[in-house]
This record gives sequence, structure tokens and C-alpha cells, in this order.
Amino acid sequence: MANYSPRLSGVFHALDDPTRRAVVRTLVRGPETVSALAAPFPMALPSFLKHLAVLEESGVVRSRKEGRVRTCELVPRRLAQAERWLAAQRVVWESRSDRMVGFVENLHREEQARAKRNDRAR
Amino acid sequence: MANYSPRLSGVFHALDDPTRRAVVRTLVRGPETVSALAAPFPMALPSFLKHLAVLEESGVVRSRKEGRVRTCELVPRRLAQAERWLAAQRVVWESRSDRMVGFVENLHREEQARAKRNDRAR
DNA sequence: CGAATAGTTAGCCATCGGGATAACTGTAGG
DNA sequence: CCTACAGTTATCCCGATGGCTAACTATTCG
Repeated sequence: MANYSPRLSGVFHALDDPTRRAVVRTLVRGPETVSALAAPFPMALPSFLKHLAVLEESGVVRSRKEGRVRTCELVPRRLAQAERWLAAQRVVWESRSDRMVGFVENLHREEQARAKRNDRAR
Repeated sequence: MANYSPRLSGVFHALDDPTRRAVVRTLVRGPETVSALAAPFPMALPSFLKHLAVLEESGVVRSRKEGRVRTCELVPRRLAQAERWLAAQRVVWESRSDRMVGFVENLHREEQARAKRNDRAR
């Protein structure tokens, strides 16, 4: 198995901050410049740039500079990896729940059978 | 919109560490005691307990103590919230991609039309 | 009872994370 | 050319995180 994936850590870390999630929610609608992205936030630009750096380092965002303007865009692949990890856990959990349901149904059937036997024995 | 959700931050933060993800991967298969969970990891127990504390504080894991044994179990709801957030972003991205495809196809049609006009004009 | 088991609490350390300011670089535009 | 604009870099501050050891509590079992 060996599921140590540092990439996944990077993505989840990138998403653990409200500012960075807000940036993602903007970028899913299309590319934006740095200043356009930064505008809604009450923090200084260098502080905001650190968030962008985290997003880029995690691979969630890519950017290129033309003239003095840097344009950022989303890279959906990493988000998809995180989503798939969560889905995989859910699938295991749900399959277990199914077995639990089966287990409980078995208990019920056995209970009925026992009741029947007792009935006949009475 | 106001999507600041500190809960989501907690969940993503809980998942940004490989040790904690490994714990989740164990717990989706069913409840476990603290020592059983800690056994695979090369760290001291108090260090491991901090990870468990993060998982519990985020609401991803719940635990109860019977006698001297504490048993942990997964709470799937929080993971589901994170998964839904990711899915929502993907949906927006994909709808945009659809529009982009339409846009490019339009460009192509216009290009063809222009070529035709030029053809006639020639 | 006494020893082993299962956690827990307390405190120490180094590094990281999110914020700030100040000063700088490079590109447009008038 | 020179000013305004869009980012960038360099530091600093401080609280949070992830690791450790040591010492402690509370069960269980022989």
C-alpha cells in the first residue's frame, strides 16, 4: 500500500486555509491576475502572495507572467486526487456499513428462527 | 456566499498529515483502540496522541473510554463535507470547461465562415 | 496486594505558518 | 524621461505544530 503521498499532504494543507479556499473558488470560474485575486482580502499583498505560493507549490494553481502582470489559473488534477482519496475512504466505510446491515439482518433472521423453534417446542 | 467555514479548515488540516490520513484509512474499516492505532507508527505515544487529538477536534474521529481502554471510531460526516466541497468546485470548473469548448467551437465556426467569405471575395 | 497495561499530563525544543512593514525591480503610459 | 502600477524580496513577530522524555493515573490480572 505505502500511501504516504506528500502530494496529498500539500493539497490538503493548501485547502486548510479560508483565504486559499476562497482563491480556489474564484479560480474555478476562470483565470485571474494576482491583484484581482488579492483585492477581496483585507491583508497586505505580501501576506497574500504567501498564500498563492502555497497554492502553487501544492500544484493546485499555476501561473505565468506577461509584462508586469501575473495571471493565475487552477489546475484541477490535484483537487481531483484529493476528492478521489476521500471517495475511496467513503467507499470502504460504506461497504463496511453494508456488512453491518447484513450482520444485523442475520441477527434478526436468527432471532426469528429461534422464536419459531421455541414456538414449536412450547 | 460567506464561505468561511472553520469546520472545513479543521477537516483539511486534519488530513494534511500522513499519520492522520493513515489513521483514517484504518478507521474506515472499523473502530480501534488507541494502542492498536498507534502501533504501526515509529513515534512515541504522546506524539501520536496529539494526532488523535487533532482528528477528534476536527470532528473526523470520535472516541469513548471503557475501563482503561479508549476506542476510536470514524465520523464520516465531516469527510463527506470536505468531499462535497471539492465536488462543488469541480462542477463549476467543468461547467466552465463546457463553455470554453463551446467558445472554441464558435471561434472555429467563425474562422470557417471568414475563410469562405475570403474565398468568395478572391 | 503488587505488577503490568493503557493512557494521560506536563514541559522542552525546533520549525512552520500567517500576519505585518519596508524597500526594491521591472514594465506601462503620459 | 519619469511617474504610476504590479509584483517581489527581505525581515520580523508570534502562536501553532510535531516531535521528544519524564512522570503520573487508573485499570486489570496473577
